[in-house]
Amino acid sequence: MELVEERPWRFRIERRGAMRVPGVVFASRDLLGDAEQSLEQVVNVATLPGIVGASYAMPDIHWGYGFPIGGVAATDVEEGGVVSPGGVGFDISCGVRLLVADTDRRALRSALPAVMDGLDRAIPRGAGPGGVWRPTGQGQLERLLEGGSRYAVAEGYGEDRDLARCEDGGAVADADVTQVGERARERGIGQVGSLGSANHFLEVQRVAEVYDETAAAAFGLAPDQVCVMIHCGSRGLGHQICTDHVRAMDRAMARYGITVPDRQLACTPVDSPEGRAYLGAMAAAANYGRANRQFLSDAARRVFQRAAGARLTLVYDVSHNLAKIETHAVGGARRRLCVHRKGATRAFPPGHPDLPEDVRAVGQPVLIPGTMGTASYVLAGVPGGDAFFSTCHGAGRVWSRHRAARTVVGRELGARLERDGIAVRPRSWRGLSEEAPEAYKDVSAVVAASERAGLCRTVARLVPLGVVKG
DNA sequence: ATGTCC
Repeated sequence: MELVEERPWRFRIERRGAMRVPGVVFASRDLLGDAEQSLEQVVNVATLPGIVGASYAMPDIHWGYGFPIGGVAATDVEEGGVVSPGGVGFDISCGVRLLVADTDRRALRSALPAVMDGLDRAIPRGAGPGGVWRPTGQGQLERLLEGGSRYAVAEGYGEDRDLARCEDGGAVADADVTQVGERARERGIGQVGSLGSANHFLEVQRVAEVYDETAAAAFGLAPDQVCVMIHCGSRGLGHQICTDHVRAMDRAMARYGITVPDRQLACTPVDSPEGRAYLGAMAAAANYGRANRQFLSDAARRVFQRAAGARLTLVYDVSHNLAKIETHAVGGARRRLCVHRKGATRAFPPGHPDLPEDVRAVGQPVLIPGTMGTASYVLAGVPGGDAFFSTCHGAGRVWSRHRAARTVVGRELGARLERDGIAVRPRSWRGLSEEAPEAYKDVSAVVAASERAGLCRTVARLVPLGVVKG
């Protein structure tokens, strides 16, 4: 793959063949390493009908289903632009929520083991069913799919202020529960309020370093303050919705005269029955993911209150797997675009009207989950943010799960983390080994590349004190 | 990511 270095941290893949736009990759050659397969996916995405600007890739790009993870693609709705479930991924609305405690590391030290034991009991995780919320009446799942975090708060699992600090106020509009299949509902009903497995986690962290005091203060972050980060998605419900709608689009594509270089890029126009059906179901899954994080926040709050007498306040909740209809400037005109972000985080600039008033002046909080034993980051959106105001989403996997499990012994990793002062509460040792830090890129390098590429700025680094994993 | 293959 020929990459032309336009400027440091920004590479271009020139248009050729069926590409409608060029590819743009924000990274260094070091970070890209052996990314040949995922760069081929960047090229494939550039062929989608209606795509505008470029097929973008973030510094944490790696191979995914159809689209690369770390990919951003926007299509023009009025110009026949398509929506593709592969551009969102199987874990619809996977995202991150950060809460801050009214205590610092010193004050929490003696209570930390009790907090971790409490979280160990209170946080459902791992594959399969189990969640903190159980429906007790008719139509509750439907109301949750329409209301997201708002529904959870209305049911008593949070406070109104939480909603002001959620992307979209806690719920995506236009969820269409009639497009959520029976099987998706069956899988979803028993998993509300659960982490799931793989790289999903709940961590107790501390603010290790503040890089931007103004933004950190606006977000409510101070050095050594204790935080809780929750990284999870829409579990089996989102997975089933993706499966169902990929199949429907794969069948329907030919009727719209659409051909794609990879069947995993199945898509139809946004403005088509299949496109609207997917977006309606996707919005429902997005709300499920948000409600999921809201219910888990409530569970964590109860543990912190009981075990440490500490209160948790929401900083922000943002997804990194979603397609959204947004208005952006394209070639000097305002256009309605379907922006696919898959393993990429929305990063609205300072002053954006959709941001909560109390953080608007400094830009959107962007939450980047790192890997166990390393660090996570809080970033902020910047003016003129490229790629439709998007940035990275995490470290980015470099070893397969299989290779990680083969190379790393879970118990040894657990002991290593404990020696480094990180309390670990895994559900399985195998699961822990698959998520070993060495299986990922260096999250600090990914964040630095994103900042230098002009996509965001770094606000604070968080390091783990305790890890709860599936 | 995922009742890690209907």
